[in-house]
Amino acid sequence: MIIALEPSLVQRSPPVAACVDRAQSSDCSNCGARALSVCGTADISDLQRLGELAEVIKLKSGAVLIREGDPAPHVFNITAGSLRVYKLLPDGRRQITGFLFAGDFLGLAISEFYVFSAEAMEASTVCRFRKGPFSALVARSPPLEHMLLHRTSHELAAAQNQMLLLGRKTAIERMASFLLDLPGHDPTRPSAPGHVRLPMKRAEIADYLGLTIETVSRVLTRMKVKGLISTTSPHELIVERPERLRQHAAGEV
Amino acid sequence: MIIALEPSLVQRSPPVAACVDRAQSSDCSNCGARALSVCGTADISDLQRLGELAEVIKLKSGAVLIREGDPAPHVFNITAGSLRVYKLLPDGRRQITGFLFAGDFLGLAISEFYVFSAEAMEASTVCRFRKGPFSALVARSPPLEHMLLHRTSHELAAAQNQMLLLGRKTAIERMASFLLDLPGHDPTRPSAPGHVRLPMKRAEIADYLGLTIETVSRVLTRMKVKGLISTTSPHELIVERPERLRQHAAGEV
DNA sequence: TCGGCGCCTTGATCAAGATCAACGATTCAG
DNA sequence: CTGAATCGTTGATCTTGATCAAGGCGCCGA
Repeated sequence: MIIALEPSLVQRSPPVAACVDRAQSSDCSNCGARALSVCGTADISDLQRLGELAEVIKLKSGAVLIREGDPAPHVFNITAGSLRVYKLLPDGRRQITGFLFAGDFLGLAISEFYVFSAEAMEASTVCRFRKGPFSALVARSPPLEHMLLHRTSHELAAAQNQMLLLGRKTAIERMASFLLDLPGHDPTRPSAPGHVRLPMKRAEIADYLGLTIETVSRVLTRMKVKGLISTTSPHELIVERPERLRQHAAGEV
Repeated sequence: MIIALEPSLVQRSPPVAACVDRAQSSDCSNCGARALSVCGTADISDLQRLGELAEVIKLKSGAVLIREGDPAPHVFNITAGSLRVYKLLPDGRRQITGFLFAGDFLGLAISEFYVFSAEAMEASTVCRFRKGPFSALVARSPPLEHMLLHRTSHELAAAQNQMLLLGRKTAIERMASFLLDLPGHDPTRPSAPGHVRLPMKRAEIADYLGLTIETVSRVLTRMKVKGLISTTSPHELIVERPERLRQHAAGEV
């Protein structure tokens, strides 16, 4: 039941400040626009104000951006790279609650303290906002607030799916669901249907699916034996029987 | 792994319409005010408009309000009673993702189809809104939208806690967390500290915690033996060692 | 009052997945 | 290029919680 501690946790990786590379308020119309594009109503003046509030932070791979329990003065928006969000138990058991990518927001929950931790999975960039000014701006910009509500309710729906997975699915069903949720085909190789890249390690998959690394490995092997998938490397696989995989994910025997 | 089907599921309980008791648009400043009170900014004109949009629906205990997969034309607000929200797998395995009470909203996720089911746990009343007019009103009322975002992000935080519970906690830790999340003392008997009412049956606790009814029963017995709790009836218990229970819930050995 | 049905509890056994252990493969620093 | 560390796979065994089974209790209607 004990999960091996990640190096970043054991050696109390450097506090955020050490990873911060304070840049000038860069032009936020890129990331802001990407964020707002969801609902199609980008308001230029809002974006400029967002830009004025933003502080650009660059994170090395593995850097801890947020530590659960710390005071929570900031809200973040990812502009490049990817983060893992997780919660820990005192003995090191870890549950990864999600993977976030460019455009996603973090830390919206109105609480005085962060209720989860977040680390960069690769070299990443985030925009940091003080909560006060950020919420003031949001309060003045209905489209912004609308976009946040839209995104948050989608995240909630995803969380409910994950609860079903964690509470009621078998190991193979969990893995099948996970594989199908990953971006189906590599954007750099759009001509390779069924090719899936597994950018994360086994420990991360395990902690996301509520399993152990051994079970993750065994399930992948079982899937290969069954002909559901084939692998070219530990981090690259091909879905051979998408339909069968979908059935497993849905819990249909 | 197969969960016994609830009667309501087996006998395809009557569609919502059968349970609907269309009332006049009643005065919504009560429920509306309760909902908005969270952020303290109740706008009377918004509430009146809400009232004009609302359709009051009365549900008998066990009635199905929402069935996953059905077209989703409505948003709901609970005004009395309580609902369970859940997802099913084809073979009947059920994961209850939450219990909702007066003031809570349902069906906000912008999707053409409901992504979960919802049933009344007792005789309940909800206000029903067509999504179109409802979102139009919300778009015109920043405080309303703000309130929804606030609530939704809190629900998301709760969902992340539940993911930790389902993915990484032991049976006793799950039950301890659950007992501590319940309203600590009965409002009708405020003088009874540690008294907890368990309004739901074992099957619902089990499906909420990702366990079986037998395990729920055994864990409660173990807790009694350990002196953590004592029971007066299957649906009423007393927390005898809140501190020890809290340690279990937190996963501290 | 009796009988039946849900609901809860308890016991015996089983199995999925965890744990413990060993070893190859890959990566990366020097 | 080389060696250490990390990562992934596989095997043996164990444990937790699921499954199968039986019986008790309480509630409700006749």
